[in-house]
Amino acid sequence: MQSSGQLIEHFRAQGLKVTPQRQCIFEALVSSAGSHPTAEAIWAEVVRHMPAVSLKTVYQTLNDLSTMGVVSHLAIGTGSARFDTNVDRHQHVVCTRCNRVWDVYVDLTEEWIESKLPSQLPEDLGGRFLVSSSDLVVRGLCGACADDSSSVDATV
Amino acid sequence: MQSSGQLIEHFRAQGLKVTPQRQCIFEALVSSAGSHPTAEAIWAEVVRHMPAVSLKTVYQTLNDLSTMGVVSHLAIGTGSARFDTNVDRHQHVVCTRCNRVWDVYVDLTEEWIESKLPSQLPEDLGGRFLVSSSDLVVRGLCGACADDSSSVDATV
DNA sequence: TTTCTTCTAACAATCGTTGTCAATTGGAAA
DNA sequence: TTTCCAATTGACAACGATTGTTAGAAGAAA
Repeated sequence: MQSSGQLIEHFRAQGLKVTPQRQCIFEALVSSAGSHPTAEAIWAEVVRHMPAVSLKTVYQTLNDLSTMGVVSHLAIGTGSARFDTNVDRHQHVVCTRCNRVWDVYVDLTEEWIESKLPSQLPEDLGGRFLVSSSDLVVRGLCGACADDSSSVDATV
Repeated sequence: MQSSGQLIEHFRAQGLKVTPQRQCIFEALVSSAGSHPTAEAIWAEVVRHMPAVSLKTVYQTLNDLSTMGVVSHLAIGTGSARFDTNVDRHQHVVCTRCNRVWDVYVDLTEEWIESKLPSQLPEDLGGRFLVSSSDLVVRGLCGACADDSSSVDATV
């Protein structure tokens, strides 16, 4: 994750304006690094400092950052998209109870995956496929939720 | 994938009624096996035979099947959910140009993944995570689209 | 057939996200 | 510093995908 100052440079370099709203969004992003926030979560944080900022502006800025490759856009199952300030090659672990997300580094290279494909793809592809990205999402129950689950289940 | 008759049995076994609408949805599912249809695609097929069936009924039936574990519900990036009649452990390859989806069998066992996690998960999980499922989505360009891409790009 | 329960279809609502557009504002050039 | 214009903003509504609500229709069991 970059600092807020680096994000400002990125925007300037693209000829985009650095408005107070955007700076506030940058701050919210930097302070939430690692938590994989939704656009709405970022917005909630931004609004604490600038109540007039619209959710649309947050989406727009996050999409701009995503286009620049500075944050990545996660589609983890259903629900809102989440934004990840970690743009290194990595995978995600999602707890299906508390919905928290963690980054993990499983040794899954693009080349390894690509080497597995040709023999399996149907003929109309000529057995060829040019891999550009791959997402591994591991779902399950985190330790904390596993500890809670018996009591939670009992009280429901 | 099961036959239409097997789906009927599943429904009966759950105490659910087997209506003409549902039978028609089963037929559409069976005939589309392998194409990872969206709910709307199924609906389009169903409506050819029974114009009065609503999209809601299709969603409901697909969700019922999904709950029974007879079809699986794919969240492949943005856009509509897709339903997969293949419920064996497998992964997906998606062409980002034509949006087609293929099943592949990459040797990625749950145990292998789980063995990679403990050392990476933060302390508040106690380093524990109980994996229940994992989805690998590989994105890129299929052979057919790679062949087309130059001419397509040229004409746009 | 009767009765009971489930299912259907129309409709509207919901959620997450994006388009429209007039008014505002950043920031480079003068 | 002032000026100017393109970029940005926020209010609002629209959008696509999916689900809730409802009254009426149609299965299934007796």
